[in-house]
Amino acid sequence: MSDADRGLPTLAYALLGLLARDSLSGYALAQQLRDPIAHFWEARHSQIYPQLAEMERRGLVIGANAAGPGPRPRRTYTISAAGLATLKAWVGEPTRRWGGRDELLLKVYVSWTADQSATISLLAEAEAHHAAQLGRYLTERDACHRAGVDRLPPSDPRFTGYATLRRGIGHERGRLAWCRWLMRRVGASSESKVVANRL
Amino acid sequence: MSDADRGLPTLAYALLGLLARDSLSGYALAQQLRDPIAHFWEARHSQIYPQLAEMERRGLVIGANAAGPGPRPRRTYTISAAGLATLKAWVGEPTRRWGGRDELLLKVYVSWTADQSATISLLAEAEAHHAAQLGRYLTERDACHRAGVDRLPPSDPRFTGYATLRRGIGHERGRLAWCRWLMRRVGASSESKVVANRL
DNA sequence: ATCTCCATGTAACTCGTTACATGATTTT
DNA sequence: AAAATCATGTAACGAGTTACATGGAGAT
Repeated sequence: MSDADRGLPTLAYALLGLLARDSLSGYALAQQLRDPIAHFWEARHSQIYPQLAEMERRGLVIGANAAGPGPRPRRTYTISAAGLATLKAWVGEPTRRWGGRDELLLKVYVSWTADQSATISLLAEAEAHHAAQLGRYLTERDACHRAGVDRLPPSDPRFTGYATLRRGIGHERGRLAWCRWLMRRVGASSESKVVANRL
Repeated sequence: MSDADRGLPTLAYALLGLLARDSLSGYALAQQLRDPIAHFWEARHSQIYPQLAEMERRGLVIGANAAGPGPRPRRTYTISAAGLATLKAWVGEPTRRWGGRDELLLKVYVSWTADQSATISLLAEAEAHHAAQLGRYLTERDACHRAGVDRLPPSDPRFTGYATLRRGIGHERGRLAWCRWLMRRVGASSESKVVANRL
């Protein structure tokens, strides 16, 4: 351990978490973290490549080159024993960040300053986004159920993937229900205003 | 508008959103954004003070000094008409970030590499955190109901604050239920293992 | 011919955190 | 006497985004 496990950014654990399941190239890791699968972490390739190099320097991953279709060889990374130990130890450490930044919530908080139409379109956009995401998650969940992933033990990587997927579904459902409740409230108040104007 | 509304970080809208409700000092704004009230945005004072200065330079807020208890005078900021217009316009713009980073979810995704005891303590910590947060939110919601804030129109800042609070409650409840489901699953698998060992 | 995907990397920049710094008033 | 709260600010660093750069393979 000595030096390898101090001061790692959370991104490093996300990469180790994916590499613990399967050896992947930087490109493949970037694909996984572009639009996060089961709603947990995202990163761009420009952040991932230097981080992988740093992790290799620390002995947490091992890179191996192979001829690739691009101008540079493809580098496939494999997690080391030290990397796996670092990852395992991290799970037990206290969680520092519990979210705390949500652009949609901030917009709604501020929406009293805007027109009803702007608020409605904001909520409609959010509803469409969450409905689409929920649809993708449900498809994935059904595939998990058909494959019996939900009955696997928690020591199986497929089960923990299923667990985070379930939270993703709960999250999208909760946001959808809230968007719809708010739309009803915002719509209802403008309707009653219209009714009042008719009188 | 000219120059004032281009390239503002989300933090600026969070600050404008609070200042649109009431004139506040940088310190008071930092208090509000330390541990976010209704779960939407957080920031430290070292980020807030320079951002307020930049916003004043752009004419979005107006600062006024008054004698304070510290070595420097207290500076109270008021939103300008330009600031309010900028805030209002922002609500209608498409939302760029939908979250995407969640340390607890990442830890659970990775927890198959760790001991059951580490996973259990991780989930217990999360459960305690979310239960405490939910308690605070429910207290606040009850106060809102007693004050009739839930029956206010969506053009009232107190109503939009209540709306984000409701989402906060839904969020905490959803996470709590999920933590408990996962704890049962993790606990159950270790129990069945014990039973299997007894046979 | 142009576009997208594969596959890597760097440079410049913005955003966010931790730590340093000052000093009066109030609480323990 | 020590600590916390009020109240502001800066410096150094770390994390994250956008844009630049290269070039082959396959699709439209």
